[in-house]
Amino acid sequence: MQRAHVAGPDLATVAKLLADGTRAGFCLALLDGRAWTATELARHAGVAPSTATEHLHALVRGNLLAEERQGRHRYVRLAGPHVAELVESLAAMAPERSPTPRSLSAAGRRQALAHARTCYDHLAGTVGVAITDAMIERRLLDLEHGLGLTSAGATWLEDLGITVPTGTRRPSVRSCLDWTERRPHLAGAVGAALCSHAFDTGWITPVGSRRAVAVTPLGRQEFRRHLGLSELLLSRK
Amino acid sequence: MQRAHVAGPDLATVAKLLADGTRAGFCLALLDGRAWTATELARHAGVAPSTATEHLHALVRGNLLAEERQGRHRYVRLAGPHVAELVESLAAMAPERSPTPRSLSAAGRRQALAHARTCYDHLAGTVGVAITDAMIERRLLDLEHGLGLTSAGATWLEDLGITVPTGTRRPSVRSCLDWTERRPHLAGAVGAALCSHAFDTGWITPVGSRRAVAVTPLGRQEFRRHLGLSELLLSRK
DNA sequence: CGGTTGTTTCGGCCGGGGCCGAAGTGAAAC
DNA sequence: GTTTCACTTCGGCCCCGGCCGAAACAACCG
Repeated sequence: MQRAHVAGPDLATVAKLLADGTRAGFCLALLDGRAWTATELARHAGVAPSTATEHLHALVRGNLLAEERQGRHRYVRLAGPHVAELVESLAAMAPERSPTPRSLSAAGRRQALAHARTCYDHLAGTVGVAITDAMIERRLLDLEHGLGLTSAGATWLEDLGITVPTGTRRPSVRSCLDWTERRPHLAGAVGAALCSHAFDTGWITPVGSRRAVAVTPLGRQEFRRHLGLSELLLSRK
Repeated sequence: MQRAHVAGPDLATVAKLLADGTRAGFCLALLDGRAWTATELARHAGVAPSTATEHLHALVRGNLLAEERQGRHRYVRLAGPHVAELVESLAAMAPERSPTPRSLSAAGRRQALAHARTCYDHLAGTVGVAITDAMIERRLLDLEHGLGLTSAGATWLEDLGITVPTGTRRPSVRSCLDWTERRPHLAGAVGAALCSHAFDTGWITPVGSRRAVAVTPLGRQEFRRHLGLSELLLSRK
């Protein structure tokens, strides 16, 4: 089909994988970092299981998803943080699909997501952005030369008992554009470590679909103590 | 067409813009940071001008490209660094299209690109990666907490008379995955400033299509003096 | 004012690919 | 064993969208 007398990477085949509403929906759902089964995804996207199978094949073959079979289940997850970043960059440029949710429950779900949610493996939403802002204000993060962790920030993490895996290729601090807030929040290895720490210590807890999260009373207390976040912001209105 | 009972950003429409070989080719060509006319792009991609027009409309409407009319010419360029980053992330995941160039001239062009080229507004290729490595080794850049500029690095830039625009949302230091080397090189505001300084002072000079660049004798001397890069590496074999 | 050239619009062709339902496979449950 | 349930394969439908060429339009040049 291609005239292709131009060398270079073949963007189109990768982009084509995300150029379909159903496949894009799969990836968006998988941004929660969990592994989903084929049927779950099919139901989520509203297509027949057979259709989902074909899409998943394409995504796995294209190295966007990794699969794992367990018995009669086929679990898929994003192939890695680099895929999450790709999906995020696309999402940041994309227009909102349904600005006015039809049902009341959809509106509520949407509001919960906008307040606090996980974005692959770190925190996003109003709360995620507020945490990032507070860390910058307290000089734990540094914006001067791109987003970076200050030595004060390293100490702060240590005091909280958070250890950040080191020596990997993954940048420890990365800025990720928030869909709902349209402002950057903390991602990368530090963002992931902070998020899993918040889960482990019960500062936050999964809500409903599990992608939305809620800040617990303990969490409110601790976020206030360590970052000076206000109760008002943290309690979901 | 869409069942779309799921809210959220509409990835697919953005991805669809890059999911076509011709449109992807346009964006890849525009990665050189220059503005191209519609006919130039059409010829580059090997399609009829009418076809190019339609593609360009789509890309402009999708906010991937910005256009500027001058007389009977229509110039287009990437809409901004964020688009360049998106294209780069896709390119980093994409397989190589033509691993074995047919003609001798194509092979030569490819080799020139692999050696040194611009990537939107900063330097890439063997030389770009070598510069980044040298800056890390000399502690001008710091990998410990993601890629960051050290204070030594800031001084170094100042001594060279390079001023980096500050106060913008753009990260001053960003890591960009090199297609040919498959290793990260320096991007972001600092990468751009360093690149334009190298052009302005005649360290490097455009070659052929203008996306490939060559290191001048002066450049070899200066890169050696300021970064300890070897003559061997800089002189294209 | 015509002639040239860059760009746009339109009609028509045609292939790719997303969708489903029916039927098949294989693991788990009974 | 049989039943159930998750997943897969296949055939067929249909429409989206990329392509071209012909012709219109617009800017620049004599």
